[in-house]
Amino acid sequence: MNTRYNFRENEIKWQQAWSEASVYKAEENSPKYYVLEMFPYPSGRLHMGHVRNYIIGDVIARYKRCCGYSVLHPMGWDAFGLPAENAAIQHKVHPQTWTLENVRLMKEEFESLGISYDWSREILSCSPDYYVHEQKIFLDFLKKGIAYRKESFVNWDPVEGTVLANEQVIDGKGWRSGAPIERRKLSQWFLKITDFAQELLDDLAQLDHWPEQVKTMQVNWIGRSEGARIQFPLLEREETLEVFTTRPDTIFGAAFIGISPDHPFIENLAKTIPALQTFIAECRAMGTSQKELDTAEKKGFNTGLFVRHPFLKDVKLPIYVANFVLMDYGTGIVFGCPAHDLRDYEFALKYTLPVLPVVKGPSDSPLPYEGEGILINSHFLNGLETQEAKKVAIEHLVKEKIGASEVTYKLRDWGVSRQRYWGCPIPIIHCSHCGIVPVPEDQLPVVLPQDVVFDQPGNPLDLHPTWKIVDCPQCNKPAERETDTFDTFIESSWYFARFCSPHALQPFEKDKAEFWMPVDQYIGGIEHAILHLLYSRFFTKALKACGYWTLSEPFKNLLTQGMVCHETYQDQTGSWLYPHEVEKQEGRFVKISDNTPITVGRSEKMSKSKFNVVPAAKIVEEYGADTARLFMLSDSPPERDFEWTEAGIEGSWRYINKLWRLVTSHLSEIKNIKREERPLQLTPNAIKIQKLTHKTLFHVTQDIERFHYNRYIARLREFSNSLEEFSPSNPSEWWALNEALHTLVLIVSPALPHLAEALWAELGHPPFIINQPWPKTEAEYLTEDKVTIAIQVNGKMRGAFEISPRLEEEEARALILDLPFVKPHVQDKVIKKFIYIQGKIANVVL
RNA sequence: GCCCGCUUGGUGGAAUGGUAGACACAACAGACUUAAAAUCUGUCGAUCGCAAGGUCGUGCCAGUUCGAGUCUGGCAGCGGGCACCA
Repeated sequence: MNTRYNFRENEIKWQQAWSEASVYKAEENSPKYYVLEMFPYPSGRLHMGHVRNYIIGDVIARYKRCCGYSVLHPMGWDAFGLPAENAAIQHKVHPQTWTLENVRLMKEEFESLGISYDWSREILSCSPDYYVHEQKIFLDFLKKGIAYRKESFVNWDPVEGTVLANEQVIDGKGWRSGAPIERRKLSQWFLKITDFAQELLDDLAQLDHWPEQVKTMQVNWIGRSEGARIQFPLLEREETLEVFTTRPDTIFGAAFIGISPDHPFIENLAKTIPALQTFIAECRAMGTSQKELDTAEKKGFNTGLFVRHPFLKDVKLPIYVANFVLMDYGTGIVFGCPAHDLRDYEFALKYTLPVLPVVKGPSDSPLPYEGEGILINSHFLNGLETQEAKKVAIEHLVKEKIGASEVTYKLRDWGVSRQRYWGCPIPIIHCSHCGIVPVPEDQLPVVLPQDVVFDQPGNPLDLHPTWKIVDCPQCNKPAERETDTFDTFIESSWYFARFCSPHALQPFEKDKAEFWMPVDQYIGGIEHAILHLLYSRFFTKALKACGYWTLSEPFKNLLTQGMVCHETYQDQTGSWLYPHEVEKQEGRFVKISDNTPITVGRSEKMSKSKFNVVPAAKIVEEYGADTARLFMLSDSPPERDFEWTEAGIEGSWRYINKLWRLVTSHLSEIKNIKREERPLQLTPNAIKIQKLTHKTLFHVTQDIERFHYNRYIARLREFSNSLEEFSPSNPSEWWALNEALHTLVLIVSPALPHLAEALWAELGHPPFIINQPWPKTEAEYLTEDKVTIAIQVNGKMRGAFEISPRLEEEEARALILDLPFVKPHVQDKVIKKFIYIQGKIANVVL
């Protein structure tokens, strides 16, 4: 008998055996269970941050397989994206070469972890086999009116002559050039997610197995608000300005009109006012991110124009261009009511505009008062409450034909054009005669050209000498291809459907997709709570609208797992260092190569950019896949952040060996015991072990189903600790131990598949344990005769007491009041209340 | 700035409103060993006490309750997202 478990030999042996037997191949049998972890961007090598995501999914996939489900558990690569282009610029390597090499390395590492993927369904999103379908879907969206073109702003780096991602804009400057970034308008493709806003909002109610916080974030993001559209006629002009407001009740407190610098009215007006042009330029001299816009100083420009108040013919309001008014929300024009809106209030102070209170709140509420109350100074609204006043105000607007109630959403349409090479080409041809012409479906895919260079700024597709030159499919005259590519969020918005029929000639086969979908359990980082999940929900609905399927929600259950964190290290030059380049000496961290001191930064999300990653390959090499898996599961619950420590992994390795010894040391005694032949008489010790076995099984099953994996592992440890202490002395006790050990091996298998497989073989069974049914809990072994309950006096713990969990209050009361640690506190005082919860607690209230 | 979370020993964490600290990690002490590794045993929130035992303790301040880590309100610190990172 080996006292050390040989993981190297075992893990490879079983991985090969599983692969040869194709045990993870998904077959379309009911009942089905679709487990999906968010597919990774192939950034290089797998680190422990990735691993956590996949192990969490693998445990549930393996468990459900044992429970008799036909499990679909696929994996693929979200392979388009910016880092490949950055690598191309930095290391002079083609994005495709770089990406495919990363995929190769990461796949090897996946395989070494023993995850139960059906690799026959692998998806590579940068392959034309995949993106051809995306181009087809886009053309269908175009037909259906879901895709359209409009102008919008991008981050423009004037030095590089390139569009930058928000990530590449640091403190308003280009990350490479350092030049101040400006917002520039481009004509781009959009998807009409706003048409689905109400459906996206309403259907959240169906998602009762999604975390509340994720649903709340999506509700806020969609941002439905009910309000009114109100027309303000311009003085001395024939035009009117249309305003959206959620507070039509405060209309009589209006002090000014605020209009977005990007509004066509203003752009038009600026043609004759140079100072306004300067102001607009100032507003655009920053990036496009919401944070930047929100935190910028609030500024206005007085146009000198006025509108008339809609209800008060002799009141005129000045029109300001205001940098905080967004063109994308409402109508791009607001009316300012300084007394009841903080931003308007600050604006009014700055430009000395009147502040007229129109809502009376609680007596001491200072201005601005944003809450509800009774209307004052408001003519026909006086005396009404806020909600009623809104209704009455809208009635008046409608009656006078100068406005109406309206619902708006914060959600904006999804801009999908990117001025980049490494993405899916947009299948469109621009013809000077025919305009925008879709590429005919029989000419798909539009394939990315390979021969591109990255030695000049701008989009390599745009600079390519021949690729974009084509004949117009309609008039055959020379035309040009669209050189923008798709946002990479598109690939991840439908890949879950592709996995259902990954080799289909259409995007997916309807019957297969409808068999497997929705994903029963989706698992990924909380950082995707809004964008990726909302886009996927939208795609599902848009595909439904185009007749692809009848599904309306893609993910039934969602688990958002926390991040794996690690300290960051920087040497004296400020360069980031990998954890393995650093060593602790006499309480201080130094660089191993030259012993110079290291600055230790706070622990944060493992990320390649800060080098604070622990490569999965290193851990698997040193300790084996099962140890890595165990450690990822044992310490933190999946939803929480996880702190990687080298010390913890050692403890997991010790436990793997402990399990190995626990089972293998008893082999000779138990090899002839038949599990199904339960002895007629069990000794009290045998009954104890039997009860413990079933209790453990019960809790472990519940813990796995609820994703309480850390408790699952803790239960396993408690169970094996008890089994270690147990020394059987007669056949019934050996029988009980044999049953316990078999159960133990079966219930560790979702977490530690290699070890479980090895132990199953040691116990004399043929492969594979991973195909064995999950053991059943028998209720008769779960009841207890005696439990320890807590005894309190006036809510304060005074002791514990062993009692039958079914004892009635009257009997219990007599026993408890007589206890030595209760009596002195009670003495002859009057007992006001006696609280007794069977099997739980008693509280004597004096 | 806006939206969403999180905060419990030296550390990770456990606890259907009912004995706070399960299960581990680290540390310390000991056993085995020529020695080391491995393994095993014990101690391990703070504080008072010779002891029995007492008092305090779940970021901070209030509240609800017989009873609050758990529910409610407020505050602080940290993290995630903010539409072109994925």
